[in-house]
Amino acid sequence: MPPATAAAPATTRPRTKPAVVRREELMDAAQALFLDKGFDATSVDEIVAQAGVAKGTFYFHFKTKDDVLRALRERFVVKFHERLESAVAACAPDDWSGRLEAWMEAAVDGYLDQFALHDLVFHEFRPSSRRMQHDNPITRHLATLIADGAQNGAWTAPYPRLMAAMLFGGFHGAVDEEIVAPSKTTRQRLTAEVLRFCRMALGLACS
Amino acid sequence: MPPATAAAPATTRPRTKPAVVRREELMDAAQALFLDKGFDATSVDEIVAQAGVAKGTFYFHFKTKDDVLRALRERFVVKFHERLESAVAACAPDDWSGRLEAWMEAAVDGYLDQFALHDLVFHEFRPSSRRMQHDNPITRHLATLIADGAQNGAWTAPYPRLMAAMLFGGFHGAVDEEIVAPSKTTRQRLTAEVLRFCRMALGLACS
Amino acid sequence: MPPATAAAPATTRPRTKPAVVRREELMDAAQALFLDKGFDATSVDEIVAQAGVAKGTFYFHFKTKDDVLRALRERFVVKFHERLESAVAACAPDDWSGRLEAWMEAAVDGYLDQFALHDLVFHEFRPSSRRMQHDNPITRHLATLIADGAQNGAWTAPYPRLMAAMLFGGFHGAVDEEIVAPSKTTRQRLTAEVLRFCRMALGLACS
Amino acid sequence: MPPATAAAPATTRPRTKPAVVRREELMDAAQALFLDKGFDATSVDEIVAQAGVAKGTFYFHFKTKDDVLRALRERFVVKFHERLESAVAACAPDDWSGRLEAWMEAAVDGYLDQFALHDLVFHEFRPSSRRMQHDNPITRHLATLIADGAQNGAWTAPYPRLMAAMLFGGFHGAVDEEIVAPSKTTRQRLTAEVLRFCRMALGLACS
DNA sequence: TATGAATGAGTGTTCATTCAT
DNA sequence: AATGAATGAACACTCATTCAT
Repeated sequence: MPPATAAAPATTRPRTKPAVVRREELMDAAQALFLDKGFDATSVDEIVAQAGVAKGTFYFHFKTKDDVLRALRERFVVKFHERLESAVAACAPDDWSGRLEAWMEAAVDGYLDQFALHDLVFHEFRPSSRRMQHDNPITRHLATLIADGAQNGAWTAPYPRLMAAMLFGGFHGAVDEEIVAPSKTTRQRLTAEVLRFCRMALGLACS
Repeated sequence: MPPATAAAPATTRPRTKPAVVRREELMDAAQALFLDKGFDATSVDEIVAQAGVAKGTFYFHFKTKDDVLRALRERFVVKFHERLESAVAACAPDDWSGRLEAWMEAAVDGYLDQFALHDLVFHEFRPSSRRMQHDNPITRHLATLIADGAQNGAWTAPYPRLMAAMLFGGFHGAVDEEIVAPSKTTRQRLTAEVLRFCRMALGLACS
Repeated sequence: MPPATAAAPATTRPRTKPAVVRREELMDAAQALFLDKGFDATSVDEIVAQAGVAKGTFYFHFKTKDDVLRALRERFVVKFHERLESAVAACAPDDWSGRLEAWMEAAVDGYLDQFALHDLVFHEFRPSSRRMQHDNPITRHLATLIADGAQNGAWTAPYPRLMAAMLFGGFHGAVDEEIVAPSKTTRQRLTAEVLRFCRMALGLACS
Repeated sequence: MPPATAAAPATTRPRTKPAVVRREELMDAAQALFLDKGFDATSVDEIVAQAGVAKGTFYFHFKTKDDVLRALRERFVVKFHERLESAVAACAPDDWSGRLEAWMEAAVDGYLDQFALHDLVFHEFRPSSRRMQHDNPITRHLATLIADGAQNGAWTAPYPRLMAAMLFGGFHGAVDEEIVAPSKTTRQRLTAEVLRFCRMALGLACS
């Protein structure tokens, strides 16, 4: 006689999953397709096909197609930010130079690893990416780091927010340049240059 | 035989204008609408309505809708570049510091004056704006300036192209910051900060 | 053996209400929304939100969305009919003129008070409202009144059913006119005109 | 050698017709389908298939699907009105009784002939048919007729607009009744009853 | 009684582009 | 150079309804 539990189909994969899970699955499907063919070129039909659900399910979990992109962006920013935070947290609280170095190194690495996703969530996203660049945890993090360092005499930065914007722009420009026209330069060398650039701009060295 | 002029009514206001004029009119109409409602949200129908011509006329002058945007972008880049060139040309050929200063000043002014148009032609334009940033006359101009200055001992820049990218990124970041969160700072003060930033990064000052 | 009442927590506010109550609540929610935005423009989602229940609950109490509308219509007709009946019942059984007058007066009042709801349940309801007008308690009531009065020599009406239809149409037209183009006329005056119209049509007066 | 004209395909049915013609064709197709399956149940796809054009062509000539219905309604009203006008115009200008009779007769005939179309354009049309009933040429025509007759002493009607509304309602009710429950009565007999009803209401007879 | 995740058929509408004149 | 009627592929989104708990 089979055990009582065998009477009920053991393999009943529940068709309805916790909302959070389904949502995540849809986001993954969308992200893969967006990266592959671009946001506009991807239809909701394709997303649901990839996720293995019906169309209505998509609209049960997201308001619109844009809504997924927003969710994707938020997820990206949070993860990227965590990466930076833990890198910085590994340094001594008063080693400002080290903290800045850690931030930049993690940022270069992260950006280089994810630039396709970065472009997706920042470029394809309407309301101008400018505003978005301004108030997101990542840039705020850098601004705080600059400000704190300045306050503790680690460097000079009369306008920390502005300095942060310029350093962020510089880092961004460097990595973009590398992506478009990959030099023989190693990633390490690139990071070193970015760091040197930052230190110079902050008046930490005068070579 | 009747006189030739009698055949055609003398008062015929030529319905057909020189191609270049019509083209320019269509570009102006498109630019105005694109700036107002965005590229995607603007239909060719609206463009021709604004320009006062029939639909077919549009496609007589432009291959596709994207084609106008490309034309708009080219026009923008050329004009912006001219602005920079003449600013720089006003300086002594060997006054490298002055030339850089002139470039940056003109760039800040120009960007601040035209950022909406800048965003339109660079942001809405597919093939990633990254590639575009890389090879356009403006950034090439800066790179050349950096390289020449370095070659003449005006400053140090082991990787001029990279330095140019970082300085351009820095300038871009500063102006973007100012656009999003306008400080009490005057435009002059902003320019000064950008310049200080550049000089520091190039090792020209150590304050 | 523990007391029976101890088994169930005494304070359990019953999550489940008597079916009739829930049903009524859902009907009220639906009616409010239908009146506000129209039948088609109202989704079942909105109805359940308004009623504070889950989607499934709606389909537990009603077969389809149309089903609520039908229920609403029945409720309306019953209430309206009651209004007429009691008004007529207040007259002497053989005061035919008075009974007709009472019917019309109550009808004008009732219609004027509820025309929005009337339109909802009669207009938005498929199977042509024509058929519905034909066999509902209200028009049947009037037809009977006409027929009985004729039979008792109160007035002449060779085709009572037809006469009823025409008088009903006349009354309807008058009130509709008043709704669309409200005159300075009081409701009383309107009722008087409708009555005069009916009496004339029935040959009760020759002014 | 074939005649010159044969060189050009003689059968070249011009693919592009005058806008008015195409528009009319689309309206005819739509009307046929709407009458057959109802407005909602008819898709634009079906309309264009029936009309033998592409979908875009539909939207070149009409703003929306509702727009055709509106056009259909306007066409119906105009034609119906013409019918009434010419019937009335055939009577002597001062034969008020005859003119009213002509109007009613033509209305009954017209309505009976077209009630399906009537229902379509008046019932399926949003913004409440009430308002529509109020200001359309047909009811205005009747109101004018009543008013003019009253002014010339042909009958009494202290509130012509209201009387017109009631007579129109009465006529409408009679015909609707006949449609729903066709009696053995001939159309002629029905018309006679409606007329008698009108004359009574106007105080023209006291039988 | 009640829940709420899942379904999926259904459709109006947009719009870049073409082409005969 | 210019017209404007015609095309037709493409898609996001809605929503009534079901059903396993």
